Order: sequence, then C-alpha cells, then structure tokens
Amino acid sequence: MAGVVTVRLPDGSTRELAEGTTALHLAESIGPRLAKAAVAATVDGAEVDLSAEVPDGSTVSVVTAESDAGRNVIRHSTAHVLAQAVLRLWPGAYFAIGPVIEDGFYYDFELPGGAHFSDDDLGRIEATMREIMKEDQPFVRHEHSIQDGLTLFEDQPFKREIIEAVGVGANEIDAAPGDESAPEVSTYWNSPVFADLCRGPHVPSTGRLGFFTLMRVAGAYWRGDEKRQQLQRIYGTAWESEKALAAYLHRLKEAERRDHRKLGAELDLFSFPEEIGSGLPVFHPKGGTVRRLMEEYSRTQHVAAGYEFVNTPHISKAELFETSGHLSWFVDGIFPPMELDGGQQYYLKPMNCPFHILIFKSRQRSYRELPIRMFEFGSVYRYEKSGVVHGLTRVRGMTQDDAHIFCTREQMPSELFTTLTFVLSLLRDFGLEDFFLELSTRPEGKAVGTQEEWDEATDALRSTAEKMDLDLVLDEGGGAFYGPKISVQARDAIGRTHQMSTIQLDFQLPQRFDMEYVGTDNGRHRPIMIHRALFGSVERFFAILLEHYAGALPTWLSPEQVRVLPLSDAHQAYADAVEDRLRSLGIRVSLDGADEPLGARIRRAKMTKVPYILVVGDDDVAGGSVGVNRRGSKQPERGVLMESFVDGLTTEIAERGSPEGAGAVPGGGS
RNA sequence: GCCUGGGUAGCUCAGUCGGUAGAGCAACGCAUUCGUAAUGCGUAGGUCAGGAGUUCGAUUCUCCUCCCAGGCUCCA
Repeated sequence: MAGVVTVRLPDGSTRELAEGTTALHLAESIGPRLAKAAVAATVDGAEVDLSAEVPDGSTVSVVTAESDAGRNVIRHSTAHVLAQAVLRLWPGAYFAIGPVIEDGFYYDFELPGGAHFSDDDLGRIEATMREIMKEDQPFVRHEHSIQDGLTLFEDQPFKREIIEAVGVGANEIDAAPGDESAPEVSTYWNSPVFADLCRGPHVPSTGRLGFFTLMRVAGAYWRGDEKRQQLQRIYGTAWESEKALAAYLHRLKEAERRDHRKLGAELDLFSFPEEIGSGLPVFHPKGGTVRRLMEEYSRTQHVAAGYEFVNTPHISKAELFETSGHLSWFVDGIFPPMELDGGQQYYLKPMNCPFHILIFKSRQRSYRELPIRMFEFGSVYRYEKSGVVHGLTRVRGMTQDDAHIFCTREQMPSELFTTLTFVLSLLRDFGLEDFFLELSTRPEGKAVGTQEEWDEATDALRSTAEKMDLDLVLDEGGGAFYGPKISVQARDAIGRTHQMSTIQLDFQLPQRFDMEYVGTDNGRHRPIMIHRALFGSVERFFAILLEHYAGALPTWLSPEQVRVLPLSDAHQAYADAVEDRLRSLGIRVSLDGADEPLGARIRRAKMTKVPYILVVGDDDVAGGSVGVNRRGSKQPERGVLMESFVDGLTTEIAERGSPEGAGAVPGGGS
C-alpha cells in the first residue's frame, strides 16, 4: 500500500509525498537551506522529531534553529548531552531534570558518594560534551509503557519518580512545552549506553549542537522543595550560531555594566559597610541627594493627589503584630523581639499598615471623612535569609513609600482608578514608559473574606486595569490570602521586567482591628482598606532607575548637574561667577580648578556622568559665554551664551529631561 | 537557611609550593596653567575579612564566624 500522503504547509499550500516520508525529507523537498536550518517540526501543532513520518492530511511546519521553538530544541538537546557527559565522567550519578529556561537550560544531578561539582568541573564537562557532539550521535526516540519505563530506569530514582507521575497523569515535571495525556513515556537514545527520559523533540544528532557554554553550578532542591534533597544544578546557554551565542554573552556584559551595585560604588552613591551588617545600605551624599530628590518629588505629587502625611515609630509592642496577624503569618520575616520593661516584647516593624490603622482608630470616623489616604515614607525591617539579600533590591532595612487608603465600599472603584492613574503617571515622570499590569485573584482554599467581597473587589480591580490601555496579565489564584491585587510591571531600557507598584485590597486587617466608621444611616460600617506602595521601596526603585539609566540619571535627578572647568587660573574668577549664577538658580553645580590638564578633568567629569560640563576660557570671559560639553555628545559646543545655557538647562530640569534628549535612555538598546 | 565560588591598599588585580607582600588607578605633596576622556616627579597607604587550631614560623594548611557573588527557596 505504498501510497501518497498529502500534507498542508503553514502558507496554506499542500504537498503530496510518498507515504513514510519524514519531516526532514519534507524540508529537503522544500529547499536545501530549510533542511539545513531545520531542527524539528510540528505536526498539527505538536512538536516532533525531524525523523518522524508525516501523516496524511496533517499540517506540517518545519522548526528552524533561528526561532524560539528551534532554540528550545537546541537547548533541550544540549541539556541532554550535558547529562550524558556527566554520567560519562561520574558513573553512577543520578540525573533528574534538564529543562529549557530563558536563554538556556539546566540539568540537575546527584553525584555518587555525595560529591559536588566545583567550578573547575565545568571545563571538563564542557570538553566531554564537545566530544559527544563530535561523535555526532543520533537521537533515537523510543516509546515505552509506564512499566517498561520503570524497568529501564530501575537505578535512576528521579526518573522513576517522573515516570510514576506520568503514570498518574500529573506530568508537570519536565518543562518541555506540550500536552501529555497518554500513559506512555518516551526516551531518547543517542548512544547504546545512554538514554534519557524525554518528551522531545530533539535535534537529529549531537553534531547539530555546539554553540553553547556552561555558565555555573548551583544547588537546587529536587522539585524546588526546600524539604527535599538538594541536587547539583549546572546552568548553561546554547544558541543556533556562534554569533547568537556571542550576542547573548554581550548582553550579559551589558547587564553587568549597568549593575546598580557596581554603579553605586563607581558613582559614590551608596555602600554596604560590613560593620553594619548584611542587607543594610548607607547612602553617601550623592546617593542621598538622589534619594532626597525622588522623595521630594513623590511628596509633592502625593500632596497634590490628596494624601495626608503621617509618621510612625520603628518599633512596637508585640501585641500590635499579634492583632495584625503578622506574628502568625509573617514571623519568618520579622527580626527577633527585644525584651524591655520587665518582659514586654518589642519588635522592629516589618510593615507600616498596623500603625496607620491605629491612626485611623485614634478617634471615631465619619463617612464624611472618607476616603482617608495616609502616606508615609516608612522604614521597615525584615529579616531576610542570608542567601537572599541582593544589593539594594533585597535588603533588611528599607523605606517604603507606603500609603493606605480607607474608604467606603461605594468609593472603592473610583479610589482604585485614581490610585492606579496616579501610580502610572508618577512612574512615567521618573522615565519608565513601558508597563503591563498583573491582576492576582483569590487563592483557592485559604482566603479570608467572603466570596462576594472577593468578586466585588476583583471586578473593581479588573475594570480599573482595563481602563488603562495596557496589557493585563491574569495571575489566577496569585493573590494574598487577605485580598486581590494589581501589580504594575515595568520594562527597563534593556527589556527586563521589574515588579513596581502594587495596589492591594485587604479584607483581613479592617476586621482584625475592628475598624469602623459611622455612615449616613448612623450605623457602624467597616471601611475598605487599600495598601499601595508605588516605588515598592525607595532603595529598590533607586536601583531600578540606576540600571534603567545605566547611571546617567536625567538632569533633574542627577546629584551633580553641572561642573565648571576653568581653562587656567586666569579664568577662575569667571568660572566662580558662572558657578554662583547657577547655584543661585538652585542648580547643583561644582567647580574643578585648573591644577590638572583639561583632558584629565573632562575625563573625571565624564566618568561621574555629570549631565553638563562647562569649560570656560578667554573667549568666554570676553563674550559672557560657556563651552558646553553635554553628556552623551561627542562634540562640545563653544561660545554658548550663559543665559541661553541657563534657559535650556532650567527648561530641561522642569521637564525632567536628559541632556541626551527627551526621554532618552543613554546606552539603551545596544 | 542550603549548594558552588570568593574576600590581599579606597578601587581593579598580581603574588606567596608555609619564612608577615606588589602593580596600575585613586589619595596626599611639589612642579605644571592647559580649549574637551589620563601632565610629570615624589610620598604615604595592608592585623593579606575576623577568630581558633596545626607549625619553630600561617596571608598561604585545617576548622568556625562574618561579608560578597551566582543559584535554590523566598520576596519590595
């Protein structure tokens, strides 16, 4: 029955092929270049190997190396080779899972005798992987019943566990995309002695791989569970070409260049003195200035938006956090208590909300007062496990730009709307432009509040979010047990996303603190409570801005806006006058005298990323002008009239611009 | 907290197969007075993260602690 099969291609055309034709043959029949680029195929949407036969009537497309799907195939296959190499070098090792992740892959192992990988092992493993690739071993797929699979991987406990999970129809372990419902497992053999459990597809043979590098070793818990054993994980990256690999490594370098910890030291903004402790930063004068500017701008905007400012202490009696519930569900994040006054326990505050609630409760409230919007730059302390502190983004002491809004149920939708609008506009003022929203809904099982309350609040959040004309991602069941939330995610200059602000409804605290107000009906009602942090923490926001701008902050946020350089001592007096004039306008300006060559002074100023360097010499003294060297520009401008420079500068500051141009992100793109 | 790798001058790093250390930049001093990314010479600067152990002797070897990086877990 040697017949003919007809398949449909993605462009809608159809092709007739001899029965038994593989996806690779199909690619070859379309063109040699396609065949060369092919790494896998999809048949009716499901990914298959190139060696798979294409069935009659199916829609087939070829997956090429230079697509996301193709890269994933390459990465998955490279991970597979990694496992083979490790088993070759450490006979008796157990191998667990080796999924594709963003830009790469990893594989988890348990080495015999409790051995661990060291960084030096990476080179050996990589060399062995290259040997395997050189051997050009084919990846051959086999299907097995659950029982056969268990027998085959008799001495591989992790594989057995995965197979058993497949057996009960709960296969979510292997991160390869695709749906798996058949009670069957598949393996890939690329040598008589090595097989891996894998859904596939894989590249046809190991010779198709090679543009990879192993990045690092790390510990990882089996199935991500802290209570289970820790495995040894190797991370790697793999690409379709040498060029793509190099581009990726370059991107990593770029991110490193922007690292706020590095910039913080280089620009003398902040540091982490060991004497103070892990995760406890100090801000130097320049960093302190930037912080002050951020906070001042934020305060001004909050006043305009109808917030009232409150202040609360950093410690309180234990009972407050018992009432709030923090001591039962957030203990791990709270520093241990101190005992004062004959046994009374005090805690450093991990959150500001209970304090704000007490302000609300300081007297009886009427509906006429609502909404009440309380704002505070509140310093909180959280005990973070030693392994998680990270620069300014994860610290143990931080200042939140924290606000709590207390309103009636009727006011909730409009409050949410104005809050979200406010949040977005403030973030835009700081130069972040690219946002999307995430809506986190009720977690099943353990949630306080009635279903009705949740529905009403979630609907209010959703309709608010939908009015924003931004992408909205649903985080089903991702809300906290005490209420749903919207979080604002921002993409930075090099495309990374950061969770910025959150707007969170709270059904728990008003109840626990028995909050109430008197309504029009003279009855007592419970207010709605909205938690809202905009920067998240000032420290973290600072870090994000620094990385977003690669240290070249917009002029209004620059700790030093202008530096004046007299060409020689003869121009000192004029330079002083220029400096005084700018300072009188509130410009942050400094002067670097002529006891070093101009080039050296220019260089030093450039390295601190001052927006404007003014060089003044004879011509300028004579003509009342300045030589303007603008950050980001190669060509200095000579003979700019002082007043014209001042006009341009003050306008730029008022508009929160940068010397590089409106909304410019220096070094962005790359 | 766990895994891997680190901590040498303010910074970036070299070095010591166990005999208490060196460069560049920065700082300071003197000279230099210059038109757009490094002027020259000189000086000073170190409990080699901290503690304990082994040793005649430890920055080096062992153990513990602290801190940092990358992960896991967690999260603003």
